Amino acid sequence: MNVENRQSGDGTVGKALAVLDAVAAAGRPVRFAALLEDSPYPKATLYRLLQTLVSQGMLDLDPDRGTYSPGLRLVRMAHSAWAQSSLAPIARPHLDALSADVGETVHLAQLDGGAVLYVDKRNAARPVQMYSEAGKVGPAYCTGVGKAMLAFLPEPELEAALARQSWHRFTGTTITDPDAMRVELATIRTEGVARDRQEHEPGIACIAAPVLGPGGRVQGAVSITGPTDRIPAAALEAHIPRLRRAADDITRDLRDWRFPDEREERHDWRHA
Amino acid sequence: MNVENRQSGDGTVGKALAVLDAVAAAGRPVRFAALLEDSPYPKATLYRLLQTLVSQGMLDLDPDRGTYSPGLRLVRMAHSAWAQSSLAPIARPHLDALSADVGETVHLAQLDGGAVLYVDKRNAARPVQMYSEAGKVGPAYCTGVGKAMLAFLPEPELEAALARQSWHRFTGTTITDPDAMRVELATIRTEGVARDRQEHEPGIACIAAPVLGPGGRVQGAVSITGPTDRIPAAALEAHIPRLRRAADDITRDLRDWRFPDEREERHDWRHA
DNA sequence: AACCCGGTTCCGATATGTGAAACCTCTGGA
DNA sequence: TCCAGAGGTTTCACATATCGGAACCGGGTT
Repeated sequence: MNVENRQSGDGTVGKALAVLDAVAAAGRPVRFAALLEDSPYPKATLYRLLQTLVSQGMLDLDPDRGTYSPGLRLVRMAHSAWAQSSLAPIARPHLDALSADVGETVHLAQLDGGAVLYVDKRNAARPVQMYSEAGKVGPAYCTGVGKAMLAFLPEPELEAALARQSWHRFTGTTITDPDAMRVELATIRTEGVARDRQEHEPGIACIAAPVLGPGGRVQGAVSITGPTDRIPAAALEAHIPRLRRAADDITRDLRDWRFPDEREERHDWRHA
Repeated sequence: MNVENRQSGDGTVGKALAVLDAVAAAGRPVRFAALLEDSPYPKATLYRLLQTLVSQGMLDLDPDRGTYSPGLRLVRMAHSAWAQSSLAPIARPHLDALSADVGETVHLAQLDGGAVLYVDKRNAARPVQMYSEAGKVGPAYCTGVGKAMLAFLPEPELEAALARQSWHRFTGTTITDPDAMRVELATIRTEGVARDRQEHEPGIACIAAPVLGPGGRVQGAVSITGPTDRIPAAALEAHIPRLRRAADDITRDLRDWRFPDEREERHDWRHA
């Protein structure tokens, strides 16, 4: 499971970001030694990189325990990232509406180098513990949103994306090879809707529709998800028209919208 | 070596991050020229930095318009940052409960170098939404959460924090100088609750309570906010016990909790 | 055609980052 | 008490990645 051909090795910056990722990926505060363990960099180099990142506020160093964790500056930056990504803020009101209408969990996702990145979410009135959160990533080949987006990818990119799937068999219905997937994608393309028939998690089903941008490019996908024991397949199917409408509404807004024009806004480069 | 003496000038990494911030702060896709305008770096240098950041996935470059915007990798990283910050994930269930009980907007914030960083939020009506609001920053001296945290800061840090407030008079009730603030903070300290009496926005009032960590250190603050025209002051006051309980619950969980132990988890440093 | 402007590339000088190794400073044996 | 080892920090001579002035491109405008 790798990501783009982002060689961690372009420049010092690349290395620093790789370290940052490593800390983030650890999922909990990590010690220097633990990082060194898996790091291709020599002790001193890693140490210096960490120092820099801490001094930059990208990492927090707990001085007592000697552990590193992602810093708050990251959260601040991410807010901007989210707020100005073209898709998420525009889709927001439509997700609210969709969520209110159907009362089930809804997701908004984007494709990020072969994987699915969830960028927004509304919980069902009756919440079920699920693995997804905004900012989380998941597989594309066995999720509704993933397949919805793959289906509308131009051939060369599809090729690349398929090559990066792990094809791990999560459940009995998981599609586990590119050929079967291409068949499935053709169906999705004609229907305009993708279904996850418990392909990722047993007991969890979902329907998803793509959001297309200018030139028919996929920008993302919306989905409605629910536990199979509470929602019979037919009930989920019944939501399809509403789901499609939400996707289309977002698509339309996306086309009409342009960033509010030219406010002269300055940013301080130097911090006292 | 603590507070924000984050010179944009330690190493290439520092510069790169400054550029990243600049793009994020712009709030919309920016052109090379616009960045160059405000940048202390020469054309070629800025160009190279941007190139690196794009190749790293920290920035997106729209090739048609030639504009840069924050990349998805940032969102991914930020999710980890949020998920493993000591405060936010632990506080989450308590915010849910508080929100459900009082039915008003609630906030969770942390102090980030003199400013208030909102890390979670529940809206009065709508269900959970994540990065839409989390990640925003606000002033400390005229918000409930801000004052609640300032009140429990040890003297040297308080000094530093007060020195960084802008003391802009937003409304008639805004406290606009450090001396008056110190008086206010003393009251808050004895009461255990901070009040925002429309000091930031007219028509918006709030009550806030601090979340303390080991050794009495402030870790954050929780607040209940509402429009004065819908919620009379007395009604807000009535929520104080519930608010305090929420803050205390979080404080307790915070003390008891430790990261789930030692799962050997590896991270790919090199991407093919 | 001449000009300008935003963006991209070159290339030598040098500031920067590199990493092996030495050096701390605990902590837990013996 | 002393030793051994692990985890973390600092040093320093060396290589190279970074810097930035200047030249270059391409396409709009006068």
